[in-house]
Amino acid sequence: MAVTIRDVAKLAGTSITAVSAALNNSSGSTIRVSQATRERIYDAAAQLGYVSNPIAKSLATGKTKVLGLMLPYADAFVDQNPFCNQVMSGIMREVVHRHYNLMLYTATSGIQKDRAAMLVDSRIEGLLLVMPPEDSAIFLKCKKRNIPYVSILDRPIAGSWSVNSDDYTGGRMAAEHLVRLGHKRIAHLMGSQDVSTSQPRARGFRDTLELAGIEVQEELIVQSGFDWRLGMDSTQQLLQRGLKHMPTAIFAANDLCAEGAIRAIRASGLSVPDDIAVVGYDDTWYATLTQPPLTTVHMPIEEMGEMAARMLIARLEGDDSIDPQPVLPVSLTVRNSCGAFSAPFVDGTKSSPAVRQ
Amino acid sequence: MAVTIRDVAKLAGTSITAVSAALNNSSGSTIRVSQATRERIYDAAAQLGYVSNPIAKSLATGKTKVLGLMLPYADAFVDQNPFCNQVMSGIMREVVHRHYNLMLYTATSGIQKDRAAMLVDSRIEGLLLVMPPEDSAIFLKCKKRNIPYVSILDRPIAGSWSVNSDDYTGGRMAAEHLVRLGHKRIAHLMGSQDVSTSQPRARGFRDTLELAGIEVQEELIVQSGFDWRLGMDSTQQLLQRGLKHMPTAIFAANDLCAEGAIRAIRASGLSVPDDIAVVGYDDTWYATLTQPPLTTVHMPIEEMGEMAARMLIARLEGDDSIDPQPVLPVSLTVRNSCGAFSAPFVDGTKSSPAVRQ
DNA sequence: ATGAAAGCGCTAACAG
DNA sequence: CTGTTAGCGCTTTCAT
Repeated sequence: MAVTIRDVAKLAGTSITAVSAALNNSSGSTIRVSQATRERIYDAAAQLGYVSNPIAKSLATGKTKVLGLMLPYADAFVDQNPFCNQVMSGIMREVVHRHYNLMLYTATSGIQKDRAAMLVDSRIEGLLLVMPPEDSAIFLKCKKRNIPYVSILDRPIAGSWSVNSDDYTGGRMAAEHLVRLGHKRIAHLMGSQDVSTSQPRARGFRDTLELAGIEVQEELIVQSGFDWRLGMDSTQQLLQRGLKHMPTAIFAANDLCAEGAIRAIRASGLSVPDDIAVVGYDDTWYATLTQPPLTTVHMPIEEMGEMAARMLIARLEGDDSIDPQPVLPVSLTVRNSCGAFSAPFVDGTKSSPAVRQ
Repeated sequence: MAVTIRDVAKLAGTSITAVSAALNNSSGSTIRVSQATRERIYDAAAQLGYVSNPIAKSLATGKTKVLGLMLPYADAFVDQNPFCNQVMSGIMREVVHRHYNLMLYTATSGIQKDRAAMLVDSRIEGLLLVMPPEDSAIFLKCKKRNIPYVSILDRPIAGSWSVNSDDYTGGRMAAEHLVRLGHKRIAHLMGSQDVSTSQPRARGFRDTLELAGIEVQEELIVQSGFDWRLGMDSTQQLLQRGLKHMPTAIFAANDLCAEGAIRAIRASGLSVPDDIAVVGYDDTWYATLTQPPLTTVHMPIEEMGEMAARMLIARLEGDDSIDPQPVLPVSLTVRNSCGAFSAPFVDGTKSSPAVRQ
């Protein structure tokens, strides 16, 4: 049916070995084929419209040049969060660049266990995990099958490879910005507990308030989530506490959550940023679309995807010189959801680390 | 290294043939293995932790159970348009359900030609194309390599398989809604010319106005795009024409474009829907987040992805009973961007097809 | 019901 | 520089 290496060899009048060698010339200091033969082989291949069969190649070499990508959660999160697209973009860019391919999987938390087995098959050389749940069966499978993986946004565990951004500093930056603007009653809508980033961000937030001599009010640190409805609900509850106990600023779990906060604030007749300032997290494209445009902690999302892919590939190709747990820097993107005014921070510096350069 | 069918056979004291047969029992009317042998084989396999090697299987059978998914354009579109996530979700759902796998590709318009060759390799049995550009090199490759494909949102070409939604009716519904609300000067921000849906939607729009006895004003039908900035720019230009020539309603290319329109309208001190009504297209999750929430033509995006996957798989498995060019129905999701009021349509019916049931 | 043997298309020693 | 040969792990006739 399809034209094989054998057909080419026959037409070119050589052995299949020569054809294989010639067609994989890239691999080659050992110039195994003479110029003349090589040319005949190229001609024959072109004439026959030969294309190499990667399956056969994989079986012979044990390499597939395919990476797996495991997206988190069920559909809703992936569907409605710009974050996933952006990591995917970064990953794709690197993967294409390095001539690898991507196999896509989504973990629906329920069937995860069962699918883990199917998933980690010999077709992939390595796995990219986006926000993996802590207990994922995947990890064991990978260990057992000896498939290397690197995760994006994961608890840094000894011996595992993961790329994260500096969540602690992110939390600090958000809080600092707000403190510097004179806010004293600052709320934090925390992300889901099962996502690794939630805790360090909250710690950064807390530490900053303490450093600024502002008492941390526990009732202003609430469990929320990465969805705008959750952000809206949490904020509504915050607002029901009466003017005296209401926050004057909110640090939301992410941009979507911030959107919800803004909505709730608006709905209760208050204004952003005049009555309540709002800071988001992620700086996805969505942050430019809120009204007002969102001041938010910028996470280098695409870069993180790119780096994860790069790390995985490096590892597959035996490069040991790479940092297994890079932490990418974040910064603060200031838009209009906190007002423009900026005062010196408590530590005497004129501007926040983000702005300091 | 890895445990193979041979190891299992040895442990179970049978031939590899028996193991293969037992482990693929599903394939089976021909009960090739006795209950006793079968059990020994299962035990041995479990004990050894045997997992089948899909690569070897593929080489032997010529089937891979892998589908390719080709996303449109370069990064920006895919990144920032909820549409892609939603098709992907639908596709994923069906693919997982049917025990297939997905290989991901993105067409960066530039390198498309070159990559086409790499891409359509024997690892995939079929290809899913989302909004393929008309001249894509992919098509030829697929033809030549005899790889079946089905595209989503594509010009229905004789002999090709594609799933579309009823763009013409979509355009009609949008226009009808606006006409019914009493609008006479209705603008249409058209989608990109290179996307197949733009023309039929515009035709539906035009026809409806004519049917309603409203003269189509060409200067109100402008080239825009699927990006909110394009929507904003186009709208701004529309608004600069002075009150007399300004539209009282706008039918945007998609939800994002509508977002841009709303922004431009707001920026010029006018209100949506009081001064200008806006209708979007797609009904992505984003449509609930505009302010006001967007009245928009609902396209069954996930279903389209699901159906495309289903069609492709059916075709691969030799099912010829499927419609190669299904057109999925659209409907109108009425939210607040056009006002609530609804009058009888010119044809005397009380409500639009969408509402009629 | 079972097993031997011949591939699937390619790579990689190894020997010329 | 070139060709022969033996697999990679699995499926699949075809005998038994």
